[in-house]
Amino acid sequence: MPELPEVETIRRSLQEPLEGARLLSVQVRDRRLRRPIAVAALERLNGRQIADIGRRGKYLLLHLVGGGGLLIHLGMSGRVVLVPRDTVLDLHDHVCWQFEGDGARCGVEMRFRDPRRFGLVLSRATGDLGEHPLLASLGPEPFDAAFSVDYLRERAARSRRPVKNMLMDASVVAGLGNIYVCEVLWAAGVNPKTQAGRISPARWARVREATIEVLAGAIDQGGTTLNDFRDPSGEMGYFQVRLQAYGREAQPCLRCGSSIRRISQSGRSTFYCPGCQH
DNA sequence: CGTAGACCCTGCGCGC
DNA sequence: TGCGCGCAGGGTCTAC
Repeated sequence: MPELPEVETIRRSLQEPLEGARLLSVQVRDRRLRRPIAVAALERLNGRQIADIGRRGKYLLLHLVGGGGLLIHLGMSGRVVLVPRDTVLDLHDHVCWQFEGDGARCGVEMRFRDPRRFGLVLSRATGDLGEHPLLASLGPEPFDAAFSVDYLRERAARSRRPVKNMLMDASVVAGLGNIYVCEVLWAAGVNPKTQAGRISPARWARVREATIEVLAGAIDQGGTTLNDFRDPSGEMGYFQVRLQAYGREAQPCLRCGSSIRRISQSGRSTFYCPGCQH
């Protein structure tokens, strides 16, 4: 569910309420995530103050004053929600944090909720979270200058894999997932099956621009709300990104009118327009 | 090395 | 109304 725009939306909405807040206590109700939660290590962060909230690809980084912090990945079904303390627990609220502080802060609770448990909650007591080994192999951020046409050409050189698979590879570019890759390739007018190594520089330029535009547009709108994605304040249906290709099988292409086609690539659905994506 | 496929887990919508 | 099936936006590991 959550790709870069959703994680960025969460980051922005956590920043104001949590920046400067001090962790008070934590409860782990189910430690069985992608990696088992290290409960004692999480508890050891009690009393520490949140410096700011960052993001790298689809990872949320809660940096603590003096180093260390929380690294959260939402997997397919994960969410981070802020609720009033003692709000009735959801069945899949796996971790709950309470905060010290004045006024509203001490009455708020942050929860990690994840039905499918593909998500991740890791903690570090010291050091720069950005140096975490899990982040080491991530490619550049799409909005970073390093995500350039030359870079894309270099990574694609001699590669026979479909451009869609290349863009889904987090070591090529961080934060893109299945939905937004489909949207990017539709916007760029590039066929997802095209071998990466056969794409011209001019078309890479279009892919790069489309990536930035599509993601920026989605962040503006606050991320998709397919299914029941909520932002941390609990609002629902507030954000709704208009998808041009993803999920529109058999519907007319919004650019050329051809029927949107759905195929499977590496086990994941791809939606594209056979009429105008070449 | 690069690539494709299986796998992890629960929930939902659909057709019967 | 109930049930079984296929599918779901994540990453990681293995085998070729």
